[in-house]
Amino acid sequence: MNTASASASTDGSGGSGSSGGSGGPRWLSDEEQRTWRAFMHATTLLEDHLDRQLQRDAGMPHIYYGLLVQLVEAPRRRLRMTELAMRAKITRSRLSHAVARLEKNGWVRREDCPSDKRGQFAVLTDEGYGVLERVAPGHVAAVRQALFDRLTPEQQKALGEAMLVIAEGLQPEGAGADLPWLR
Amino acid sequence: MNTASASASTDGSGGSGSSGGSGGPRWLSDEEQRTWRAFMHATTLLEDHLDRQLQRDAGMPHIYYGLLVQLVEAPRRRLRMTELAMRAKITRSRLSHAVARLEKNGWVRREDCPSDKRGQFAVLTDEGYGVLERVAPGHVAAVRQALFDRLTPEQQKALGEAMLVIAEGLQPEGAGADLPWLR
DNA sequence: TCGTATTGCTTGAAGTATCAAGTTCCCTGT
DNA sequence: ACAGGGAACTTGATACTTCAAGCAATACGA
Repeated sequence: MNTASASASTDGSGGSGSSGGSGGPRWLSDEEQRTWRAFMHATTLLEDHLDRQLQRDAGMPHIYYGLLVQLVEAPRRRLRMTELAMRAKITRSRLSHAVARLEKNGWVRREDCPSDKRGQFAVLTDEGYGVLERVAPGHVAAVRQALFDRLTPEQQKALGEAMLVIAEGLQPEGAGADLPWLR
Repeated sequence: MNTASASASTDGSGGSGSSGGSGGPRWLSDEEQRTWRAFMHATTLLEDHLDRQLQRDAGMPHIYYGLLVQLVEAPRRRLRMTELAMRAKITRSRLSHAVARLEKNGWVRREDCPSDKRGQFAVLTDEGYGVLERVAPGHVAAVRQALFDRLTPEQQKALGEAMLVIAEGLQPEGAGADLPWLR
């Protein structure tokens, strides 16, 4: 059976190549499997690595750090909840919980939107800014060490382009329940 | 401030290039930032996508599926817990919880190791195998659609190579608390 | 054959994620 | 002016992850 990140072992067709009939699933070739596994291993290990790094140095997971980053880049250091969720690629629900936690830390503050009473702004506080300032160098270093220091410029370019294609293929369009932009 | 996945906005140095002194952090260039963001977006979106796909079709998250895959590839469809944890790139603790859940589903069974009384085998049950058989085609299709169908062979090759380098840089060596192979 | 360190795995608590509702407010058409 | 539908955000329950201990068995040196 070929299982997307599993070499053959139980199916009769031998592992790579396409299966028999016209409608059978197109299993991954050996080459594709190696690529896919490398992809998963690298992303898993890297996410874990950065999560631990930030948990240790900043007391928050990688994605929470990403939220602060989005805010610091935004005009007046604030963003509507939905906008922030879109930029960070997470659900509104997740964001609500996350901001609640960041608020408890004093790094973010909520503010009502004057023009839309349903709306909320997430605002980066000075303390939040301070954390970012203190932690960013270490984080950049970690990213650099794990990624950029190991790849040639050509590899970096190729990686960036491939990732862009993948991201675009998975993005927005269509409407849906809670993640319109993920469908 | 450059924040690894944040364009400049608050630091005086202008965003790209290196900072002043000798020991200052080496911020990411604009090009590097684009790469890094594409990387994060793609991996985030893809993980979410596959998680939902498998949650919907198989009632389990992507990583649990990966555990079953490891088992089906192993001789006699069984693996020692530690070995399984290493292959799946997760902690033993996480694996213990995960296997408990898979056991409850009837997809995996635990078995004592005869030669080491501390040891446990995780064994894929027939039902577990059945789930894999039923779900694998859809999962492969999802991976193909998100990744391989969108990239040229050259891009796939480059991606695989870059990911391999990254994964290798983050892997084993040294001893540590719970994740010796992650340090 | 003890004693100690190490290995293999599990547990419980606390943190985070996901899903399905739920609330309030906005917008459109009538 | 108001009904209906949709949008913005939150909430609570359940599932999953992490971290720090913890237990039992093995390995090893004295």
